[in-house]
Amino acid sequence: MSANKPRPERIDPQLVPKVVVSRLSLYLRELQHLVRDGRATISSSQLGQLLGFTDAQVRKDLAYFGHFGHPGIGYRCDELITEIRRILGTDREWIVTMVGVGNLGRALLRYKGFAAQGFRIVAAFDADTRLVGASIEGIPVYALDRLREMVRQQRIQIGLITVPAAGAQQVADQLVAAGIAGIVNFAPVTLSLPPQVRVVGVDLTTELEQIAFAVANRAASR
Amino acid sequence: MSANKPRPERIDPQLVPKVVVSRLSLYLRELQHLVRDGRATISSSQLGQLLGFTDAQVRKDLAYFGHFGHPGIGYRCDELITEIRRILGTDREWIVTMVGVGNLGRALLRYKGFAAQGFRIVAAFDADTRLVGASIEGIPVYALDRLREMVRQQRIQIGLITVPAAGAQQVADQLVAAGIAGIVNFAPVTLSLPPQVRVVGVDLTTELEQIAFAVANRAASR
DNA sequence: TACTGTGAAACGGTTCACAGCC
DNA sequence: GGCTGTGAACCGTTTCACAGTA
Repeated sequence: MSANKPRPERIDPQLVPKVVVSRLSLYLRELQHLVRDGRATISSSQLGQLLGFTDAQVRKDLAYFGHFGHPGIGYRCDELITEIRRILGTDREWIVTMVGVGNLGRALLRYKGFAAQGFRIVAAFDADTRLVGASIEGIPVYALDRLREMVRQQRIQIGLITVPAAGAQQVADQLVAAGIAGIVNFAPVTLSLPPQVRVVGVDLTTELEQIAFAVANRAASR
Repeated sequence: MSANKPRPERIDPQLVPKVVVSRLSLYLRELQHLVRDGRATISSSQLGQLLGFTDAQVRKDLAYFGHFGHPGIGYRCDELITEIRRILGTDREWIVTMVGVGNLGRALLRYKGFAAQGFRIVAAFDADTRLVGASIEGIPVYALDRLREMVRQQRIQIGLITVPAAGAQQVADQLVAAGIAGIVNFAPVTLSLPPQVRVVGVDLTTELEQIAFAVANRAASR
């Protein structure tokens, strides 16, 4: 904030490694815990220790985006939270929709953590006509043919796909056609999408398989 | 299978990059789709195209574990599925438990995809006494103080943590004390655990933040 | 011909080590 | 003294390019 400190040289965010951005999320999460515990500042080595990273890694990651630290002191938690939220873009609200209101969809709608981080789910969609017209945790459920209309009207930017695997690609295509910019896909399929649409996939079976491999081949390595 | 083909040189699985193992899961998933569609063989470049990887990457990944391809032909889908399942350790059954039977926990218990890949959830635990004694999708819910007993009795190897953030570390400690070998953590905290226990974390907010950053900084790059 | 398996080269992310600053 | 920011060295992964094989 001080006027005599050089403003961060704006580096093209395109060339920040993806893995750095994912660690930023972890730093943010940890810092929020720390603040809740009354902590005012933290050094790169302490923050790294909490997350299993080296001190240099923490400093390098943050240095992609600016000079946030204070030599001799470390990082001020609240200050760094503000900066990371600005970097991630979660200092403003994101309008989100969900397609597929089955078990998983309903569970996620009930989760309060999204709203706390700036993600507001404003509408849900389902192919099952028995669910249409209902409201879950205050979020209305619409028929799929109203997707485009609602995305435009409500300026929805991000879509969550929580339908079964067989329907996921079609839903993704509809979301893209409606003008969505990013997708989080919970269906166990790889989506084929135009490059301007950002996707991350979350597959719980895949995660379990990673654990299975690690356990099956464990030898108490780090 | 043929006797004149050199058996895979057993490479220490410890030194296979983690990212290779995660791609193995994706290959497996895609191959299972392909077989369902009646496909018998696939080349590394075709498989790579489906997943957004290069052909060389597919071949290198698989070559860590053996010689599974057939020059001039490609990979036989069913054969490769068998091999990858053997590598991941999912050719046998894994006994799994879940701690935390809230919305997310219940949604995951109802999901049939785990069983299909060899993960059998045999018991669930919750601190809420109103849930204890109930049965969800045929899976009994126990009080937490019976965790150790059940883990040993049923030879449970993997634990899913689906409790709120505040209780996750304590649950993790209990799982470790009970003798579990691997954990999938859905709570938005970083767990501190002894190195012989394998952990993967799944944080939905973190995934949304990745999308937010990518969308906020998009420039139609890949 | 069509494709795999693999050394070697290229690339990119991580760690080191230290100058600079509070 | 304690800690950040960063160029340089290091190291691991990806890509290239081609020999080998059915």
